[in-house]
Amino acid sequence: METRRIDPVNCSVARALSVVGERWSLLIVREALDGARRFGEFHSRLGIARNLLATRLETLVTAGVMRRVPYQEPGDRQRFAYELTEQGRALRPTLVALLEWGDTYLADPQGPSVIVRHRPVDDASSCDEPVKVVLECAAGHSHLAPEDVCRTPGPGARFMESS
Amino acid sequence: METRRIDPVNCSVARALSVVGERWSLLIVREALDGARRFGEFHSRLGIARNLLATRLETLVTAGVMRRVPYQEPGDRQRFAYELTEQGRALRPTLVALLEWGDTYLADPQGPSVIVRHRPVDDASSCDEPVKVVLECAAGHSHLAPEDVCRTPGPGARFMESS
DNA sequence: CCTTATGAGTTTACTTTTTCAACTCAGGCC
DNA sequence: GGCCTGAGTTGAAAAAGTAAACTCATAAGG
Repeated sequence: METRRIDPVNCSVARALSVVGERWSLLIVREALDGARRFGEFHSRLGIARNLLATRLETLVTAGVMRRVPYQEPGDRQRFAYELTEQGRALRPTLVALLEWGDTYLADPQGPSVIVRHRPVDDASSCDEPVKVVLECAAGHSHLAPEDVCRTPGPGARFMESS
Repeated sequence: METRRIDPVNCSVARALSVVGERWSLLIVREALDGARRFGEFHSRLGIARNLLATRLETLVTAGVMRRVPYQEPGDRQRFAYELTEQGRALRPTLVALLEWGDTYLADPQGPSVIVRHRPVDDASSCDEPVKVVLECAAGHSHLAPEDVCRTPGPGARFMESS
């Protein structure tokens, strides 16, 4: 009997990981979400090797995750900083999901070291409650368990034959 | 002036990535969520080198993400398969988040190749609508934008000094 | 009993990444 | 000119990844 399976290589997870799946990439994005902007900030916060940091930043910039922007401090020459694009900020849910998973299964005995809170940039309506990531379907069913969902072929699916 | 920052190394994101951040690890989990169980299935679906697959599976088993279970097909000797533990299945939101990000920013021109749907194992109440990952705070505010959240120190936080 | 087949790995040789440390480069300041 | 700083670059060594051939246990066929 022949079954048809979605080709696992033609998949957005694989494509996403080809951009942010390299060692350090997601940690660089995390630090950027937390306010890091300059080469030296990333370097000293993460302890990553300087040449790797340079190539990672370049990769993230060409992938459209970050942007290289000139800045100049008074009485200093022009330098470059790195900031997230909208595409880069859109990785927040991924990082929150990883954080939550790490907190649940690999926790520090003291408890989580970081709590993500609902605190908008314009602090006006500061709610400050902890934030979680939840799965929700288009019909409005929310808080779906991992078992309640499955993968189905989409319009761009390629298939593999298997016996 | 001295500012205090959360130590970026003592963080659940970093710990999570130390388990599932190696090349192939998340793709192995993805295939397992999609039903792969046997060494050869992972190998042929992903095209990963056999020795790497062996060490990755071992790492995932010792980390508690997967379990090595014996199985025996009729008229065949006993072999071993690999299945996700609850801890492994809990990576579903992370993978959905990555999938969504890839679909949005690195899409195949044909559209997404995979759509995650609300389809429980007991197909009774099959809703089948596409599933998305959303950020939601404990006060019930849902669909938070990446800008609406920030990282704050938790009970296990360590701090770094910086000038 | 001997040969072949199969799935699940292991070994080995080779290539690519990552790491670490030292070095360069372009201003600004004394 | 000499020194300092941030932002990289260079180069050598270590670690990780790849590909293909090989092993191992058992089953099935002759």
